Amino acid sequence: MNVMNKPRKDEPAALFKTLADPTRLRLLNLLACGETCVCELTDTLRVVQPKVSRHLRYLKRAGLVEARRNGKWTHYRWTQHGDPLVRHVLIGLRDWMAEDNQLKGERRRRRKVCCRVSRRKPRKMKNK
Amino acid sequence: MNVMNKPRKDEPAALFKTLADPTRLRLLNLLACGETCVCELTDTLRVVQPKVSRHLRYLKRAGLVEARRNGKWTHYRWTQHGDPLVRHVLIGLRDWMAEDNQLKGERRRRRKVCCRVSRRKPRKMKNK
DNA sequence: CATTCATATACGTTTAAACGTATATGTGTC
DNA sequence: GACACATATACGTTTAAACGTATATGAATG
Repeated sequence: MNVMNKPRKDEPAALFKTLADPTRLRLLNLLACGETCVCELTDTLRVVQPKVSRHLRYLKRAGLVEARRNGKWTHYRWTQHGDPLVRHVLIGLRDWMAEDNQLKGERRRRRKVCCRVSRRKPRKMKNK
Repeated sequence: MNVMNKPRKDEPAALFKTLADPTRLRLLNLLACGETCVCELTDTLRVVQPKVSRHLRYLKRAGLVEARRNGKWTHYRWTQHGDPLVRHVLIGLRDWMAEDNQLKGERRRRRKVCCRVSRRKPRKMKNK
C-alpha cells in the first residue's frame, strides 16, 4: 500500500539493511518456494512467533513480500518489486539460496511441517 | 589477505550489512570511477577523515575494495570479488549508482577535488 | 458472546553500529 | 632525528537494531 516504487536516494541502503539479517534471509528462502503461512514459517525456523511476525513486517515494509489473509491465517509471498535494482539483487540472492546447503535443508523441513489450515479433514477417507 | 572467497553460510547477510550504510555506498560510488586516495574521498564527501578511513576498513574487510600504499598516500580501488553473488549485487549497484543524480554530482565533484599527490609541480611553468 | 487459535504489536532490555575526538602509525623532508 | 603530513586506530558516547515477554487484535467456533 504505502510501498513506494519510485527510486529514492537512499533506497539501496534501505534495501541492503533489510537483507542484512539472517532471519529475514531464512524467511525469504522459505517464501521462495511459494506462499507460506506464518505458523509454517515459525515451525520450520523454530523461532518464536513474534520474532517471525516482526521480521515479516520489515520485509513487507521494504516491499519484498506481501500478505494475504485467509481466515485466521496470514500467508506471505514474494512480490514483484518495481525497482530494477531490487529485482536484480533478489534474483542473485535467490540463486545463491538455491545452492546453499543449510537453506536447502530448511526448505526440505518446510515441506514436512504442516500448517493447520492445510490439513482440512477429507469427508471420506478413501484409504484401504 | 584474510578475505575468504569460499562461500560461508552467512556471507550474504554480511555482504548486505556492509552495503547498508550510505557513507559506504558513497565511497563505492567514487571508487567506481577508478582508484582514489583517501584525501580525495574525504574532500569530495566532506566527511571527517577518520570516518572515511573507518568505512574503507569495513569495505576492505568485506573484500569489496583493496588498498595500495604510495608514499604517504593510500589509494583504494574496487576489487574483483571471488563470490558470484557479491559480483552480481555489485554490478546491479554500480548500474544504479551510475544513474542516481546525487551520486552523479559527487562523482563530478571528485574530479574537481585535487589530491596533493597528483599536483606535482612541473619543472618549468610554460604559461606566458 | 465467551473462548480459542493465529497473528500482530507494544514495551523494556540487550547488543551492536556509527560517530566524534584524540592519538598512534607510518612515510617522506629538512 | 625532529618535523609535517596522510592515514589508521583507540576510546567513550550516542543511536538504532534485535530480542523476549506480555498483551492486543481479529477471525472462527461452540
